Amino acid sequence: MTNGANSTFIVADDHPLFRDALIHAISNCVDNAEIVEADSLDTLQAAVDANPEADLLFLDLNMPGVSGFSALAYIRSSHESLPTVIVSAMDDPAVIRRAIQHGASGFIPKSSPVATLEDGIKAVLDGEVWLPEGVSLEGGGLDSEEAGIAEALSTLTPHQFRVLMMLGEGLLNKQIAYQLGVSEATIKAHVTAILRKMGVNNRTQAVLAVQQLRISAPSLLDGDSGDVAPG
Amino acid sequence: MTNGANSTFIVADDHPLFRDALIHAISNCVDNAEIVEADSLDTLQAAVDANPEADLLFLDLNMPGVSGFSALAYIRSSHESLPTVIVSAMDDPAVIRRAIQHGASGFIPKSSPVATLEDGIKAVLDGEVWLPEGVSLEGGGLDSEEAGIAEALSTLTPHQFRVLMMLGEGLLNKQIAYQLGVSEATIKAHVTAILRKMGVNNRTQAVLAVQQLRISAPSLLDGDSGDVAPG
DNA sequence: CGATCCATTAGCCAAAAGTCGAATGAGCGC
DNA sequence: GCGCTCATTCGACTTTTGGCTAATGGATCG
Repeated sequence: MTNGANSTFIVADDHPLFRDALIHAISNCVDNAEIVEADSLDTLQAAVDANPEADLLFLDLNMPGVSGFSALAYIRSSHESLPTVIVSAMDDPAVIRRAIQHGASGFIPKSSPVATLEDGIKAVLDGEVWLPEGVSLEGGGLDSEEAGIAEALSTLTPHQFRVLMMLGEGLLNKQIAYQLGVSEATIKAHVTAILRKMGVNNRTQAVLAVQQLRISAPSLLDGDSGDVAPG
Repeated sequence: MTNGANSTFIVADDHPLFRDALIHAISNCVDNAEIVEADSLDTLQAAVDANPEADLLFLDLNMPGVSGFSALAYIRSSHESLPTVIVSAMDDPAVIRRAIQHGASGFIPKSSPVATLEDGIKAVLDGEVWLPEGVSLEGGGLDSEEAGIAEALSTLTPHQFRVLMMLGEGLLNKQIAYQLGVSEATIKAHVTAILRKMGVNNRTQAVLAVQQLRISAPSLLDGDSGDVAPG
């Protein structure tokens, strides 16, 4: 078995260097950790399916082809027992709150020093919710519309979710069919199911709904120009 | 003539109370100011067309039916000589920088005290760029993709821009045609022109492009919901 | 083992989307 | 005035979407 005395971790981030850093930190916290890496929605899906008993998922918010909190909301719903820690370049308190409200067990800014990162890993493994210093969760629950969208996402099947993300790139049914290696009829069936579950009438509205789970522009302008990490 | 010794100001904000507060502040700064109000994209368009020699436009970032910086980018391109001040509940430095880079002459947070507001008005009328205290413009230029989208928006005709904003609400051609009182064929022609100018193949991609000029979730957490009585 | 759900596909059909060409009218330069 | 450009408008035509039915195979659940 993969899961005797060992622990299994899934590290999903499209940046190889950062995956390495994360893996290094994990191995400093846990002996004999088994690590599964993912760098896209596909590989993430494969990883969680292949390791349903994984102990912890580290998830980047800026994975290609998955806008914002969609992946978090979806993975959380299909694998409720898999604690998920968001690892992101964003450290805006509003983003952190949203992540927690979408079911994350912790939030680790990429700007954190290694020691802090390791503290976070240990805390989450102990079942705590880890937040950057100085961030509280006050401020009420999730926007009801956003919660409704997350709820709808949770009813999607894996294929439907993948198709929805591809709709979010403006692709035609035909293009999606080609990329997934199935017939266009199959995609149409998926799209119809998606529209029904999300309560919308056409693909553009579905895409707009998903966009509401996005976080604005990542870090185009600054690298967190302001103050971070108090000792 | 509407424009003898008088100055003309356009105040575009969907919140009547805040428009009043702004108008009050303007009249404290300028004698005999002529004020034109707008509370939607339609009325804004009409206001700038009817007053091409207006001295200053106050523009809210959260106008219904106009996502984010789209209206700013578009109005700036069609009326380059009209200085525009953004008035917004957001006061995130990144948002402020983006506004300036999209051609705004100033940025006044709605949370500003009246005296500060009036200082800002005077400064912009003197040709300065007014920013909230403590905000600088360092941090480089606009994201090239975002600049490209703004560039494309600037080539749209007024009708095309209006149609694009309605695409952004997930409306059907038929619905847009009905609301604008023209035939569906006309809307289709506009959409085709929009797609060509924006360099995309379908409406979903056009909507996604416009979404990139959005600002994330505005004030889901800290209500704009409780109306601030200004005066 | 049936019941259920998912994924897949086909076929059909109506609606919506998108392209092309063309007419009108307003504005501009000469 | 005359030609030119361009925004707006529209109808005809093709492609894409989306809804519906139906069938197959696999997996899971009770």
